[in-house]
Amino acid sequence: MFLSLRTEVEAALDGALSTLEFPTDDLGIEEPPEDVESVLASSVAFRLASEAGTPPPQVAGQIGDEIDTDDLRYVGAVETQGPYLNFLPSDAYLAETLAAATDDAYGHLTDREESVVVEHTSANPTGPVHVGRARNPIIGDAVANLLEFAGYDVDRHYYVNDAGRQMAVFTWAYERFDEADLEDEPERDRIEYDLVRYYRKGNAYLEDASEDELEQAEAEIESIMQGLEAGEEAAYDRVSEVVDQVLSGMKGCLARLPAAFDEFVKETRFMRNGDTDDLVSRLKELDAAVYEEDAWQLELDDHGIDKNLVFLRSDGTSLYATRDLAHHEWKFDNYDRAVTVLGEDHKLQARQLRTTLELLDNDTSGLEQVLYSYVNLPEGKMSTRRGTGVDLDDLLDESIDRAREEVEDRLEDRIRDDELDEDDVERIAHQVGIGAVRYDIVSKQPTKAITFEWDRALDFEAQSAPYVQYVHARTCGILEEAGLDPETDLAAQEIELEGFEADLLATEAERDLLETIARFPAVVEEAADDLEPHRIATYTREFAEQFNGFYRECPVLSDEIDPELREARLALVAASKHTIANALSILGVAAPRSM
RNA sequence: GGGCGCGUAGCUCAGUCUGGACAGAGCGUCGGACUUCUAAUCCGAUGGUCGUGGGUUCUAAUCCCAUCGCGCCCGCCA
Repeated sequence: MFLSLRTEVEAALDGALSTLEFPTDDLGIEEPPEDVESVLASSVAFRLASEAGTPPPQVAGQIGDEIDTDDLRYVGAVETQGPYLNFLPSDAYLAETLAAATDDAYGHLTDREESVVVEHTSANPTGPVHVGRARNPIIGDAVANLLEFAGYDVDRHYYVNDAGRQMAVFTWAYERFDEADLEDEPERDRIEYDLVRYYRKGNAYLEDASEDELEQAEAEIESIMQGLEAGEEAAYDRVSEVVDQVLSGMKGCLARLPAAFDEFVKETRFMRNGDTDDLVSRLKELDAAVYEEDAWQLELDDHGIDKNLVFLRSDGTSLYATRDLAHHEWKFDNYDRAVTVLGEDHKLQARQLRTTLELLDNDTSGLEQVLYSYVNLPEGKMSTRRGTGVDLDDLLDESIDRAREEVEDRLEDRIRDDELDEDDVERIAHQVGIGAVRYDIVSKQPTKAITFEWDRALDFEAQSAPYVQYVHARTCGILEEAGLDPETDLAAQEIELEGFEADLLATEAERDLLETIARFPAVVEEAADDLEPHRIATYTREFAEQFNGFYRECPVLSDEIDPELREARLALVAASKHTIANALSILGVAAPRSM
């Protein structure tokens, strides 16, 4: 409804300015500060003052007089406050918002008939997922949810780097060493924790090896890479044995978030189907292509990139970047847009990728990156190879444990007589524990650096997931108490919707809450346009504050409440429930019915 | 050295793209509110040279230039 109101305000303002023969290129529409009653405001009078030869407040008055609110549906009144024009909501605005938001799909935007592939995580299958890259699945999943919510047809892809040198090293190490060669026990009973030990052992061996040993090992590693390049089934099978096992374990970890994928796209796919060879020959034909020091490269200086892009090694094998080019052309063939969630350390590669795709005559306007900065430890970087870092599994376990303690501590103080059993405690511990980790990460701008500290990551205080989740639990509590099912559209239940009279919801708290609910679809649209899920998190916080204000001021089920008002307020609670549940679903944070 | 990003209250962050109404939250500190739809809540107080210096503008945290600090990148790795 906010979007409709904004359109209406734009049209009204445009009309008034035209009538007064003012320019209409900048309407100066903005959202007013919190203590101002209006939904939208305009500061256009500032800009017109010198042209009109009158002070801004008088210009604002003139414009305000030109707008007849009888012609407007959602604007109830136009008021001036000094130089500002304020647009106040009509009863219809509030009533229609309430009606729209009692639908459990509230906030979903209309289908855009546009497909988008969101590639995220794509961590090399070398071992357990650690916290250093945990931002990727959390942001990526939220971006995918957000786009889906905003009406796009979304596929989620994990691009599997199964053809790189790292995997050749891993495969060699897996075949070369036995359990007896390994010093440590697996840190956890899941396959990637078992196998990563071979990878670490292999890397350690290569570091300390004698010249002969090194030569022998390198020959073996090289043969695996050549085998892959030549499309040999045997080489592919050897690598796959490692990749598929490690990946299955990593999937298990990511599923805890939960982050799920429609497809795991292996880069070997683009070697086996000939796309990479084809691409290499096309690259060689480019003006920018040079053959230097036995390797084929692309000079991108003309495009503002100093670093050459090597696309064929001197030994004739392709590189990650080469295969990724084929991968992206495949994406362009199958999707309208391609969004990739990447660590900021891949920024230069992303530029090279885009530029090269353009040189190959691709339209890259649908290619977008979401960049985030890595999570580091106070003592430095996390590394799978060296085994430094905090495993995501451990972070989630710890968070769930702390959440469980919280739930148990609060059990005795509960006023509500809903007798949580052990399953409930466990359910809440998971919802809150995992939700807190996700919310903490998704609510910040991805470009901000994060240094991982346990206490900070596991802070359950306000402005974190439980604060927002609690609001959801409160809405459910009220609806259940009234005999309604929180999960279902209010329209489908035993309640008289015709009773919605917006003027029944007359208190400031009710109107503020309704106005906040009204903004939700606009927040979804803007966040989706800019690929910024953290805006949804900011919104959930604002929403929670508004709801808590309403909760404090406006009893719903009390005996003193008039039945009609009770129904209107119940509708408002249901609208709140759907709004916050849907906002949380975009963030991938669970919405508990009770906690 | 070059390129990119970040710098807002003691701490963690919104706000910056699209300049406007006294710069907002939370944590912390101090003081209050549970016979009431769940107090993981709420109310009040405290706290800010928006890194620094210039510029543009009626108006700058926001735009431009310079500068400092921190991070990332500058592999025939991924």
